[in-house]
Amino acid sequence: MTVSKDVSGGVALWRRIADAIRLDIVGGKLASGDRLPTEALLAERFSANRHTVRRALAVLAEEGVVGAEQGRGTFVRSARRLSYPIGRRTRFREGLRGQAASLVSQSLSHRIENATAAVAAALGLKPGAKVVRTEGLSIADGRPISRSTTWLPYRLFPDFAERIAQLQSTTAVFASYGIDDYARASTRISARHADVEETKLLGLAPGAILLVSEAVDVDSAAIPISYALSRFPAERMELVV
Amino acid sequence: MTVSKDVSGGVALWRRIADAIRLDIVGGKLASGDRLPTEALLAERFSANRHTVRRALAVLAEEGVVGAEQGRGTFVRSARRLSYPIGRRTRFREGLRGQAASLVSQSLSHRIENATAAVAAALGLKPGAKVVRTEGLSIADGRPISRSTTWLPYRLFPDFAERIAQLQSTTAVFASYGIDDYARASTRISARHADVEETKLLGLAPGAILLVSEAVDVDSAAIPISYALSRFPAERMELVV
DNA sequence: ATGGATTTGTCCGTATGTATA
DNA sequence: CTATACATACGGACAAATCCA
Repeated sequence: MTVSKDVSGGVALWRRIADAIRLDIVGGKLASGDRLPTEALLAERFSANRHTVRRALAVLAEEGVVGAEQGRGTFVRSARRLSYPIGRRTRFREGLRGQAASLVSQSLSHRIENATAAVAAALGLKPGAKVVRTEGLSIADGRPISRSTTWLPYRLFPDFAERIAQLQSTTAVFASYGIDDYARASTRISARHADVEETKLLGLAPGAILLVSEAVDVDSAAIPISYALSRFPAERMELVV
Repeated sequence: MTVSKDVSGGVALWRRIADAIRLDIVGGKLASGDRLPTEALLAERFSANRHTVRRALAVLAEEGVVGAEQGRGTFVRSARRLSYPIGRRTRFREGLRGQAASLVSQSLSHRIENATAAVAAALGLKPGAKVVRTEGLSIADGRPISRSTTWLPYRLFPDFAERIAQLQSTTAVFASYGIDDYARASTRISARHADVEETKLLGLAPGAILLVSEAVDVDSAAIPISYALSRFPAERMELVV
């Protein structure tokens, strides 16, 4: 929980303070129900004015991470990050089972398109080959935790989009096509700021950080069956290999 | 390369524009030597004033990512991201071999300390047990790519710090202790903003994004031998599982 | 039940940074 | 280069709610 004000670098002090406090909460240093230090103490710790600290706390309150109570103090409301295990047999819903009471996957939209060079390379297709593209959003206990775009070979899964909207689970849809098992071939992980659409859909404060995963799944014969670009809010999820 | 200005959210427009352009460069959309669109075109694309775009370009030039040439245009200078492969047999130097001409690992400092609860849990020790802690920095082709903190059981590696300063390679130091093979037991990946010390050591612009990896390595008998907390600038590195 | 200390909430004003024109 | 509008950050003062001796 340390921040210096001397260099702004285009990121406002109140935002850096909010990020630092949020990190202590989602990282587990501050547990749910804990009382935060007083505004005066935080101001001293961050070498900032109390008003600046108050703005940071207001942002965190807006996110539902903390809640202030007049005369009593400011308290931690939300829980720590969810962990998404990534390995050879990676299953989104299985991996998060037990970490959240509810896990809802929405299918936002879908279309048939021609594979770009990147998508074709990932799926082992010729550039321009027909692919199904679906946009999805996953929500755990009411908090959005993943925004994903998935491409699949049209030849293998012509009506994937219709089925995923019904079944929610990718694993279940693959099973409906007769694919009883599949494996993760590769996962590429990077990080960046959320754009405006992601900020809105994931319910994030502008400027939030996303973990970005590019994953290719293959069937038991090592044929690529899906290429997924998933974006996880770093403040709500961590990836465990 | 899209940014909207309607909501600032504590991150200045010039910084968001700089981040967006840098993302296109390190993500491979713009290759080394490519010419960027003119300042006027960029200003139009980002719905910003040309002065604001110029400030973003000035920051990128300072980082060495682009270079402006009077009357000719602005050109991409730096290369794309390095990929660090993570798996059961993860070796930092081997993984990056071929991606950079030079890879230097510095040992910044070291000390003997008592394990915190988190460190003890990771290494399977009793809280308070003696551990060796070393701080390191790795630089590829002159650009810092990793800032790491490593804890090891003092009982097994009493003078690890002295040896790593000599040998640079962790694998080589383990070999010097008679450990001919070791494996990655777990890797936990998250992301956050760089703090002031990291910003300085890694030569980043304030507010830069870090990929954070917490890794535990075990020997052939599955005994934990090291717990490493590594921070990679997201603009220079990606992790591949 | 009361007074005083603590803590958050609201108001005023001032200086500097950001972005546009 | 100037001028303008708005966001950021600081400083002080005081009100309102809570807690405890």
